[in-house]
Amino acid sequence: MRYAPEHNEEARARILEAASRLFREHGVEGVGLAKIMAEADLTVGTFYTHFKSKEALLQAALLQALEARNQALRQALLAGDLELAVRTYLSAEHRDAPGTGCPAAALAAEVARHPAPTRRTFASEVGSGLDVLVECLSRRRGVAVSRADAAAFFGLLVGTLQLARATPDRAASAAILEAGIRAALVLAR
Amino acid sequence: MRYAPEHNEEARARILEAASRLFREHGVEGVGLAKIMAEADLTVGTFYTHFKSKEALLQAALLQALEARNQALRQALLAGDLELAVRTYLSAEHRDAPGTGCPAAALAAEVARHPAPTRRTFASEVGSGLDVLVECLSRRRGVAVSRADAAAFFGLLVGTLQLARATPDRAASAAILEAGIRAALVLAR
DNA sequence: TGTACATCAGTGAACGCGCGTTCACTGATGTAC
DNA sequence: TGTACATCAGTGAACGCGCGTTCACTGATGTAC
Repeated sequence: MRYAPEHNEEARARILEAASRLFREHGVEGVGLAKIMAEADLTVGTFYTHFKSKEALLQAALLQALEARNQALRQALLAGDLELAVRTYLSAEHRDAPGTGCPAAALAAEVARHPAPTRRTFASEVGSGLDVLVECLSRRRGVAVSRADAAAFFGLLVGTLQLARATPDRAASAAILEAGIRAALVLAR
Repeated sequence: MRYAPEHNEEARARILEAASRLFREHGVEGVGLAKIMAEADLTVGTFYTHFKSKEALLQAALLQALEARNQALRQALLAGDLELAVRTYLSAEHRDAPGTGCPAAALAAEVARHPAPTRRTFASEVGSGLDVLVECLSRRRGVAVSRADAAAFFGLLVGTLQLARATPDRAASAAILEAGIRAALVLAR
């Protein structure tokens, strides 16, 4: 059958949304196209109408998820509340919801093993987020801060969240998040 | 054929060594038992003579790799040179050799999705390493530092190394490592 | 001392399964005449 | 206005492949008699 012109885009958006969440929850290798397509209420066969390959889907999903987070970060930070942004990032809620959380924390290690185009998409989009962080850190510290410095600050958040996620003891995990917040505020000083 | 008594242990050690390296290089899901056994100069069939399952192998490999790193860390830090340890961790060499590098940086995100026993093995062994770090940081700062604080410090190293690994631009990647070293030294103050 | 047997790490083919990808086909709608 | 055809997202079965795991079998050595 023939569909309305917006039908195609809507299906694509549903695939992207499902992939973006499932990749973050189970890793790229941990989820198959059949599962993603089923979540998007479609069958596997139609996948290639929308994307060239699983790798292309990953790139699009990373792009979308990171753009969305950068947007949110921009609003939070330009309102000037770095401490709130840090507390939100290192919260129990974020730790327990990787599917809607930071793609870098969920996928950085795996993306590092993917082909260069995928790594470039990832790095470039993370970089956009870092630009916002650069501005905010520079304002707080009163000196110019480099993008690499912002990356190290972000690295603290990413690594701490991962360690909290890998720690099965709830109390220990919560303590790691708290310590991460303290450390981030020290670095932001 | 019947083998010398130490033959069994030697084969097990070879499997463990290959698994430990390949898991860190390609991720747990990224490498199959056939590949691991081939690297250990054995065929797949004999795997289950040595390990109960792939998951059991992962636990043993994590244990061994983390113990080895803790040992090295203990020697470096009890010699008192935290700065050297940080510079070694955030070096281009470590970034480019994940197979022999820090298991936490390579596998933390993936381990977080594995069954509780595996997460417990990981967390407990990372914890042992943190104890060494606690002692060293406490001495440097002149105040008692908690294990969670040490975890946040370690989180900075882990996250920064991952971001450096995911960054395809060599100069940008090197700058991230440098910024990570600076940030770690600020936190250690 | 010589022979029969038990041991057990290792072999290699097979199991069912899910993977990414391909493909011949469907059928409601828009377009051409 | 009515009919024939083109479009193209979606279907569902199939492709070859590698996965983790199982299993009947091998055969050099140690042990028992």
